[in-house]
Amino acid sequence: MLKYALLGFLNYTPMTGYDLKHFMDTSTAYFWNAKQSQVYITLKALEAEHLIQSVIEEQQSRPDRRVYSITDAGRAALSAWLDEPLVETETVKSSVLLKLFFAARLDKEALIAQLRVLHSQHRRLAEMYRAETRATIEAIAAQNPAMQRDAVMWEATRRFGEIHEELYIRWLEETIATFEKEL
Amino acid sequence: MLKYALLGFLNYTPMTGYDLKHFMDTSTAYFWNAKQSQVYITLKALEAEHLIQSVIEEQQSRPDRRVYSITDAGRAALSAWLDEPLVETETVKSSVLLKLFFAARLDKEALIAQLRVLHSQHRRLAEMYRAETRATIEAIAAQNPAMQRDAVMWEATRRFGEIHEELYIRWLEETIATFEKEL
DNA sequence: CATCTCATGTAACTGGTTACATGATTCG
DNA sequence: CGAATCATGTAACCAGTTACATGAGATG
Repeated sequence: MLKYALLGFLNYTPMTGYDLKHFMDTSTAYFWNAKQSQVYITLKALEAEHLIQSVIEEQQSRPDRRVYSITDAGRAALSAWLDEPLVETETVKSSVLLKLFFAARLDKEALIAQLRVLHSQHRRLAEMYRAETRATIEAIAAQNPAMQRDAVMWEATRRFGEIHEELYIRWLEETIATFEKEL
Repeated sequence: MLKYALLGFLNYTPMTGYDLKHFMDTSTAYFWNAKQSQVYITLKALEAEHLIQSVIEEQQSRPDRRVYSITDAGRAALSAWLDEPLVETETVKSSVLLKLFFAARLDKEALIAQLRVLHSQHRRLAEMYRAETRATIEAIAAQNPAMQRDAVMWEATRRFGEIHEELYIRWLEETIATFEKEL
């Protein structure tokens, strides 16, 4: 599926694997992310399928850039994927919840302290994503009037991330309160 | 990490790979699940590490059952894992959000229709999990007074699942409303 | 009479992670 | 002056999915 994420981004504009990783980190990271190495591997596979193509841009005082762009076949593949009906393949793997599930024998105060650490981490993360991601979307939309419709989509997914973080923070507060009373 | 999930379950009571899959489906599925085939593969690996051991129970008119139980080494490994600090390794891969992100060129009515399908699916799922999972937790806790503390943990994670589904449903409603106005 | 449940497993494949290797420039 | 940024990539490994194979008994 990372393939489609990369095709989707390259459908906006040609860019490098490094750029793609950065775009993902600041936009789809809430619901889709990949390691830098995996991005390069997948780009190679996409090029082998002729869905994208690359040119090397030489740079002085910086490593050369391999700039990828989507091909007609790539646009067709992206389009075909978009036309398939939405099917929920939500994969959530939360080691925090898994550990908590089996954490009965741990000490009350240690548990609560750990949850407080998570709480502050999530508050920082939520704020960072909410501010920066939103700003990125608005900046791009303001510069490209043709992308109004895209911006509505981005905003819908960004909003999901925002309320998901809010939920996480609320759940942590609720859980800390419960543990304080019931353990 | 599936290894620790299986060790955690087997720490309660010996059971088969089939049972383990069923337990996961009705308890940790919100935040951790695995395919039946992967459960068998991981059990085999755990046995090779001597963290669990198995005996075959012969049955007539049903396939034989391979019943796994945790070893002392397994309990030690589980304990060591629980003692490590909580670190967020949340991996979310939502193909729905990914597709939506790139869905600008799709038809307004088609998009909304798809979101409505998701809405009814999530409402059914939320209700199913909320009722059945809760009942399972309460039934086990009622039968085993020694598991009160475990039940508090299970309830905390179950609650996460419940409010996560509520969030998803609310987000779908919000997004449908936005699309109706803005597309 | 068909589908679901119980019950286990393997083979081939796909996707993803970790660790390694390189190295100049810019920013605090 | 150390860390971050820009920039690409491979090798080994680990985790997970799909498809296949088998088959009796219970349920609707």
